[in-house]
Amino acid sequence: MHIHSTFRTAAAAANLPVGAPDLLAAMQPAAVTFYPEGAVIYAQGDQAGPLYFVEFGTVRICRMSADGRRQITSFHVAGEVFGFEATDEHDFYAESVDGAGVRVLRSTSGTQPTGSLLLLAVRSLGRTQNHLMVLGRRNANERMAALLLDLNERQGGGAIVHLPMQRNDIADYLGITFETVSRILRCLKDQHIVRLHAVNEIEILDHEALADMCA
Amino acid sequence: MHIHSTFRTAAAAANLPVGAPDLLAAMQPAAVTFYPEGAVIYAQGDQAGPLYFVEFGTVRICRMSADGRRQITSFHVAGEVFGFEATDEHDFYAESVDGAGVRVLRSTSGTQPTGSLLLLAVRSLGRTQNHLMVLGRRNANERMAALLLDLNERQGGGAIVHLPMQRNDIADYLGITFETVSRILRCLKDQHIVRLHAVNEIEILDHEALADMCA
DNA sequence: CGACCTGTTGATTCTGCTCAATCAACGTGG
DNA sequence: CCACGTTGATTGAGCAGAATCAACAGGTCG
Repeated sequence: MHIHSTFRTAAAAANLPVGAPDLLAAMQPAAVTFYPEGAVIYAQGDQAGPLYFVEFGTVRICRMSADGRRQITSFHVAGEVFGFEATDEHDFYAESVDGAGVRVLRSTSGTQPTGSLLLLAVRSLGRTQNHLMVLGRRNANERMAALLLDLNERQGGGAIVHLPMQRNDIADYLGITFETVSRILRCLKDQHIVRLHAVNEIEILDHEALADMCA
Repeated sequence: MHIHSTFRTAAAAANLPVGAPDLLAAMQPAAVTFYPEGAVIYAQGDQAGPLYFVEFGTVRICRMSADGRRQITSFHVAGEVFGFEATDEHDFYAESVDGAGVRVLRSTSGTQPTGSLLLLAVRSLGRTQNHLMVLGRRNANERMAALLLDLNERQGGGAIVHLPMQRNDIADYLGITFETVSRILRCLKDQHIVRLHAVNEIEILDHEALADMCA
């Protein structure tokens, strides 16, 4: 696997979600477990219960349909919590995208600061609803723009966006094909909106233009 | 407006979500407010806070983008709770679809059974994630099939599905156009999968076939 | 009755998918 | 060191599904 030189740790994350620190303090979380690239954190059908805290790296939450189509519902980076489930079985599965460090938080069935949990759950809901709008009512260009801006914001807003995931993951997150992802990046490049320094390293030249596409 | 003869009340709902009754009991909710067809329950930008409980009728949760495209993130029927927001402003707006009775629940900032709230929020999250899969990885036929089965289940699973919303709402929920909705219903009719008793009254002839489309 | 709204249907266009070839990066083994 | 296979990314050609544009039908309400 690749070890990127610029791992963002939870402590260093500028946009550390409010609530997560309280939760961490209150829950005396377990040690960090390292999941190499592609490793399964929990599988579809596994018993749900504990929540997970991303210490570094990136995690993808996916669902696979019977005929093999995959939808990635979210990516989670350092400082974020995932693992909420409506039933006692995981309807989705979680995998490490690029080598990720994850802490297990104590089972949600005990006495816990449910206030913080509620906050985190509602925030997840908001993100997901947002993404619904992207998948339901935006074309491929706009979807890609939304992802770039999202990643950019989560990475501190600098000019360079690092894509921890590969084209296939981006495609399954945006509900398009990986060929289309490739074409759109080329298109953005030709319009001088981005520059491709490496396959997973993108410089945003025209932030405005991207933002306009998401209006 | 239309007053449908078969209003489903919260008390009569067979699939009343666990957690909501506890919440109702604990929160001494306000009286039922009636919102006629199309009435706004809260607007985008309004201050968020209270939750809402659907007593009868149907509510839609929407977001409008700058260029006028609308995405309906969810419909809520009798017995369901809506109004969760990640920030203190509503990112979405809620409207009555067909004349709905709604109770305001006490503000979430007080001392409350956050356990029940968490359960409801997580359930909303699950539903939304489910819908993500539909919008991201299914074609128009499959989306329609998913909606029909969803409504069918929420209405008790009988042969007749009642569509409280019009074609436009279905389209904006499924991320397609209303013309396509119309065509697909015609297509399902021609395949003897459904029968159209009225414009908003559909009989499911081949439940199996619909289920297969959602596999 | 006419205006209007919702829904249906048809013709055409276009976005994004499918299929396929090519390329670059990387690892392996002779 | 180089030939080979593998994997991920890019690009092209043709096609399909759904959007767009447009016409029309049926019902409701003033």
